[in-house]
Amino acid sequence: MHMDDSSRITIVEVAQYAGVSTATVSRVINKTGPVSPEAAAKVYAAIEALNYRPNAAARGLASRRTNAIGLLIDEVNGEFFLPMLRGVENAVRQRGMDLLISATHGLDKTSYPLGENSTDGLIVFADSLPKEEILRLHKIGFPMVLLYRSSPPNLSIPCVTVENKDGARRMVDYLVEKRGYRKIAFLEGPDSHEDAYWRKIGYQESLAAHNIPFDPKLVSFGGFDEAQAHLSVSRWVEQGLKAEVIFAADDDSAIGVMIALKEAELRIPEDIALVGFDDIRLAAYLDPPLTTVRAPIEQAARIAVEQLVKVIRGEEVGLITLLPTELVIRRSCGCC
Amino acid sequence: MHMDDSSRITIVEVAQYAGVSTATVSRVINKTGPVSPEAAAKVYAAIEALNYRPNAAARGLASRRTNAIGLLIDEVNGEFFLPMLRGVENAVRQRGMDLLISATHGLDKTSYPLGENSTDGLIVFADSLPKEEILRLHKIGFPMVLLYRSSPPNLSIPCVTVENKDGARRMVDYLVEKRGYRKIAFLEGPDSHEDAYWRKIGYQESLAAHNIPFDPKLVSFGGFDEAQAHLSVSRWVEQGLKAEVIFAADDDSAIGVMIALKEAELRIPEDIALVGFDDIRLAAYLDPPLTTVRAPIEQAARIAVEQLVKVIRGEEVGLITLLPTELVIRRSCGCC
DNA sequence: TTGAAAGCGCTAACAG
DNA sequence: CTGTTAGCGCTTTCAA
Repeated sequence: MHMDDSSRITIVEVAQYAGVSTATVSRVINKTGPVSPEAAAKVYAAIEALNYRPNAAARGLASRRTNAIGLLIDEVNGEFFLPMLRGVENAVRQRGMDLLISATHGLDKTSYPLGENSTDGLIVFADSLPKEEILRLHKIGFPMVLLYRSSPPNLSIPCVTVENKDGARRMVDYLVEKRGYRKIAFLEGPDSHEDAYWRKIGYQESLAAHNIPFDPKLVSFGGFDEAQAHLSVSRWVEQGLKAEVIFAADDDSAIGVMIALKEAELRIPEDIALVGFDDIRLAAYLDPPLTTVRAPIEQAARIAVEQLVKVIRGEEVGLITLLPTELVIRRSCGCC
Repeated sequence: MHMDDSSRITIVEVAQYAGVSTATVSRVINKTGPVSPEAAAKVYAAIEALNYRPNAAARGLASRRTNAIGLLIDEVNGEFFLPMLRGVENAVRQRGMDLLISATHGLDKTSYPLGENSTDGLIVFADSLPKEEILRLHKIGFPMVLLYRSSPPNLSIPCVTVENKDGARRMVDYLVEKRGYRKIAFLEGPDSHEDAYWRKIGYQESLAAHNIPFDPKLVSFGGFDEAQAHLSVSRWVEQGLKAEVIFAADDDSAIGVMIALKEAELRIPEDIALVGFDDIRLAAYLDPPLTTVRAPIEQAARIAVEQLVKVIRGEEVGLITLLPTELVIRRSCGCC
């Protein structure tokens, strides 16, 4: 079945039906420019009667605005994604805009669909876009906001992220000061991901502050990924890792740790404690409930949209938005 | 910062640079109509040199195709959403199309943005769209595929869903035949959701087949929602519900049940068993691991996109795609 | 195999 | 406050 082209009604039909010009209809629809109440009423009636819907493409062409914003991610994966998307979606629709989503899947250069021609602006999540492309877009003045990623030097692209370093630092402080741990293993995230970088720095800073020597043997790759974390921890167990607690750089990898530990018949936290980062929805319901650092993911996403809209409008925005993180103590760290 | 309009290069510049007409450039880009190899080469070179990107809006206006498909959901929520979106996104991008997402948030009539003017077709998830709007879109011949929802009578809109009734039926069969339960409580989903309907029918059919009288007291509202399920089960507990097992109509509500049961200090499965439906990613890691019915959510989403693309192209598609579900036995049902 | 030219439906000056 | 009109950048006949 095909679209029934003959029945498509345009702004012209609406104008005729209402007995006004297309310009007036346009003004009514877009609330741009003055229109008499009577004219407006007639237009609304016509729109209703004809069931008129403006054509987005024509609108975009004529106005050079798409009324859509794009969200660029690497891939649809992980618990992290849900609150992020919820935040973005809510904020976008609150402004009556459309949301385009595209996953770049690593570095697959073969043209990502979103960009300067299909959206008014882009939210670039973490490492979803190579730096060169960010540079290109910035050069042509295309509105962007970076989410969980900082601006390349001297470019001053607004970014919003959370206090990764601080959160990790406080977590390790807690582990050392309140729980008395000294042998703290760290399961780091992907190099390309700035969150991963800062969380590790926070971990190291806390160690240093407590005069605990940094031991590379206590660091392995978690990759912000359940399967990867699982694998790494299984290897650790085989090699007889001697740690009192594992700090997984995100909750997804913490889940992988849990599985690996259970397979090895190690009890959490009796045999080895575990903490994560993010506070995903299910962290509280895991077995045992996961001690973690809460990151305001949804809020960050919402703010990113707000910033982006401002940039699109040409308004000033703060360059860096840093959202606070918060320790959430549950059973997995051995506190209870 | 604003877009730098002056530097925008269009098909005209490309044509000039390549020394051909815009029509030829268009033919090369879209691989429509014959072009000599030399001309094509010149065009490609020009595109490369000028870093040309076609304007989506202009394209859409001229061709009456947007090259985008829309996904309509009620809201971004629940574990269910992630695999669904992953399936849709992968399939969409595999076809080089754009993906638009919009949440309708219940019945908020105030114009949902996606529709016949911004996409080539729509995937309508469950009860995201009121029947009247589906009717309207169908009437104008707009391509649609329904996901987890069947076509209104006589409309023959393709739909893809899973074997809800069969899955629920087999779950209850298992509970009765293998585990020997007779008092099986059911936490049903929202009325508006077809999955909810069929799962309940499956439950009832199995009871009937085993000569177990249907007891309305053993049915409460879970709403496919953790908080709602939590509430309902807490009430049950207060009222002294006497069931051997609770069948939550989806895993999200099963999580709510778990929490409520733990609060009441009832052990799963020793004091009361629990099973769910969907097999979300974390079902295996809950405490205890959740027995459930696996639904191929991601696959269903992928198929929906494939169907939709066919409809858009005017090809024939099967009206109903029913994907099999599968029992996944874990500890929460008392099997081990 | 190619080019000229007519729109696609809408917005935004501009003139009244 | 309102209408006229010139495009927006591209696709697609139609002729050549």
